Amino acid sequence: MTSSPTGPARRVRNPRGGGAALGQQIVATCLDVIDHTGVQGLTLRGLARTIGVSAPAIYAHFADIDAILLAVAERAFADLADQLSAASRATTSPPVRLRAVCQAYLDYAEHRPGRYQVMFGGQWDATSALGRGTVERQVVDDLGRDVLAAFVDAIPAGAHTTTEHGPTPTLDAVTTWVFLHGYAHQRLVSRAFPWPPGMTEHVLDIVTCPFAERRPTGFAV
Amino acid sequence: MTSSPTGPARRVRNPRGGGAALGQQIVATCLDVIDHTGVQGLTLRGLARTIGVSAPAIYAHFADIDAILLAVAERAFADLADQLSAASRATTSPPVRLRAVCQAYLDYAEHRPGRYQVMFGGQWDATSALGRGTVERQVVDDLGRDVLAAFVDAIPAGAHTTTEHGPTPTLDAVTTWVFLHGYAHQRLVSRAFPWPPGMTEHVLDIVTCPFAERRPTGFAV
DNA sequence: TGTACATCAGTGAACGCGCGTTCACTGATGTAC
DNA sequence: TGTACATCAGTGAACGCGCGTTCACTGATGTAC
Repeated sequence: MTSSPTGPARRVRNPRGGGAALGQQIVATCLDVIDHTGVQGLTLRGLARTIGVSAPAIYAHFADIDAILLAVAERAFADLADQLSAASRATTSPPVRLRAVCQAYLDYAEHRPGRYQVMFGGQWDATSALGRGTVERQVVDDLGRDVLAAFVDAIPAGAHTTTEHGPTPTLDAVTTWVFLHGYAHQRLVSRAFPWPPGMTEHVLDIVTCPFAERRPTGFAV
Repeated sequence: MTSSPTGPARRVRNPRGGGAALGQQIVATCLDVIDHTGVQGLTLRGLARTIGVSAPAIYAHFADIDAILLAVAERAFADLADQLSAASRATTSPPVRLRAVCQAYLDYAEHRPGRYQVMFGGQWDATSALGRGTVERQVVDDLGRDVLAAFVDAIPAGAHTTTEHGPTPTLDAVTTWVFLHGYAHQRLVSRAFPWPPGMTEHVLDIVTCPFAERRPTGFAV
């Protein structure tokens, strides 16, 4: 064996001109770390250790941990929007489609708990990072836009709640989203809670109910 | 003037035998700090500074910051349960009662954002504190019991969802709670989000709808 | 083809900071005799 | 009534730790001449 037998496996440095790869690796590793151990204990030094790089090496790619988390959030929101679109495309029947999109949302939260907490859990505040000028406003404002759009698309146009100002697709989409969020979030947060059996199906029933073909009474504002 | 003119106002130490008052003061100050600046930056030393006491003085009353937060959570859960009961007692008509309880829940989250995050926001994990033996299991298990009970009580008995196993008061209460939580939590977390006008009323409409007197179709599982 | 130089992708040591936690102590107040 | 002692409610200094951030540097690789 010609390789050194001592110490842990060393990271091989990127070839000349390929330094940008570390930027990608930082984001990818951060997504990984977050899903396994949460955002709580995330530190720049710890992240560098996990990657196998010295802490100052991070600064060539990101100004601070908030800039990393913004990139993480962008990736995560794009992923989730993709999952929702895929679920939507996989079915043609409008009532089934909304349910499939909702199910995909719950699945994402369950399987990617860490990034879900970054996106919706209040574990990271994009707007507070804005203050230090290290992240861009436009990027922050666009976070979540596509996810909300997926809900708007999934709700049958004819089934919108009607108020004195007409149908309200955004209101309906936001309501559906926050209700799903409540369940998804609380399942992540209160793992020890004795969740009633059949809860997920019941949540999907109630959340899709206002937009079912046979419209129940009482949903007009 | 006989009092010292220099330095900030000093805290007067408790009289002999009244040392327990500091324990109360720690919890009260912690509730205050949390609602003003969140749990994120809460530290034992910072808390001691706010109270006007040296850091070691805390240890006479609490083993660590988790023990303080458990006491904080107990107080907060009791407060919320009281608010919900009060809202329930203030009205006699069952359909109005549920709506009043839901409204009280949303009000609590809005006015006590910090403690709401400790209770339901995943900013503090009671079960992870259990591992270090510094907090008691029974106390942790009882957290939130009375709040859930308030929702169970507020839902008209005749209006429960019926499954093959009969009516499901707990399932209905938990569903109502998580939906409200989704809205309450996301309003705290996404303060910059363009919330549609009339959102709160709409949320209350949808959440109470399954238990309205004229029961809509489609809610059976 | 050789060589001096520039660039690139990082490293290692050092800084100051606030944190949790410990330890010996202080000064006021009550109590036994 | 006086005094020695015990207790109480804390304090102040110190510890080791991991953090973010800076700085000068290193060694490999490409490039101009």
